Amino acid sequence: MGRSPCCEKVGLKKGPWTPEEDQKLLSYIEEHGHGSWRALPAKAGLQRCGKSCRLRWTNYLRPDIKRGKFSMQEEQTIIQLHALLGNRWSAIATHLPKRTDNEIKNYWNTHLKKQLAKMGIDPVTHKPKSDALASADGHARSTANLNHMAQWESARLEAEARLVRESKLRSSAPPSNFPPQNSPSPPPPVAMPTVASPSLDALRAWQGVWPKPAANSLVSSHIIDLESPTSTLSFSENTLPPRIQGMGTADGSNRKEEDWKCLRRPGFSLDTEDAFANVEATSWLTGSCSGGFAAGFTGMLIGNTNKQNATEGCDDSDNAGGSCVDVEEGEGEGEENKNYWNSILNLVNSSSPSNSPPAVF
DNA sequence: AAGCCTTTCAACCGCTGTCTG
DNA sequence: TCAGACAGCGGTTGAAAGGCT
Repeated sequence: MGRSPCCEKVGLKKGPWTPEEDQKLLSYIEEHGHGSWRALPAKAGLQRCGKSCRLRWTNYLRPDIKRGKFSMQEEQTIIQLHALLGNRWSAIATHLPKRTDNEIKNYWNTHLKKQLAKMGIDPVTHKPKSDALASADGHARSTANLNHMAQWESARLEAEARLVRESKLRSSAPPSNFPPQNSPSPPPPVAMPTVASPSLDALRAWQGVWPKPAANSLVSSHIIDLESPTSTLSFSENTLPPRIQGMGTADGSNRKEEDWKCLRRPGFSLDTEDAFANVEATSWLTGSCSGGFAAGFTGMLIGNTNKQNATEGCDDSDNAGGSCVDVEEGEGEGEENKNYWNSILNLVNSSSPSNSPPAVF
């Protein structure tokens, strides 16, 4: 049947954006919000198609974008999430606030993929290439672990997306959809749980099914300190969907089974749900389906590295000036870099047969 | 200094999923 | 239920910048 193009191709400008175009787009969105992208170019006086405008905004002009060098933590997060999620850049981007999926994708293709390849790790499978033919149980189990993790994460992401939709529906937000109120861009990260947060229960559970971090690795401090590796979802107290509102009580007593249905999917077996119970799912879901698990999940990922101390204090803000150890290849590669990449190797190689997630999918 | 090669990343393309009438 | 409109996603491209000879 043939789909009509998103916009008439004739007469529309393509290629790099000029500062003038940027300014037009910026000022229009600041004043009116983007509204319908299709209609925006005409209203804003731009000879561009709506798609191009959206891309320019989301990947470049959005005010909440962090540009510049990726911190070590960000790199680790990308690598580890890629091992679980594959090329699902937008999903990965949800764990790296202020970074766009395009930027992450580019960084992966231009830096990380090469680094892993040089280390002898297949960037696709995240397995050591030399072991590619090995059919050792360890790898099978390791793969199984990763698959389990990926499925859990997928379920969470879907729940997250659903909550976003719910939130948007419920917040009959002001007509203006200018980013500060109702932005298409990721809202600020959900407030991280406090030390006593139930999400730590999830982390503890995960620690039981994943190689434990070094004794001196302050996993909890990562969870607390890290601003980023969590869902970018953010619900203000008032805009929380009713299902979520009130879920954050310390004992989670008001949570009902319904509360975490959002994470149940047809594909989940009974075992899966039992597994949720086993890991005190009711606790880690207390922080809402959107944030608690994400915090625990990514926190676990981040925590699982012996690069902990070296990266402490290298959070996003600290690293803006590139104060962290740069990951460079070459002869001059320092001990820290070795440790850093070794930690990734260890993660990739790690398998904990007896610690597989209890779920059977 | 000039030419060539490599790397980077903004932007495009085409497909898919979701929404709406 | 269906078809069209739209937004979003991931793969790919190509211009620009940087490095090397």
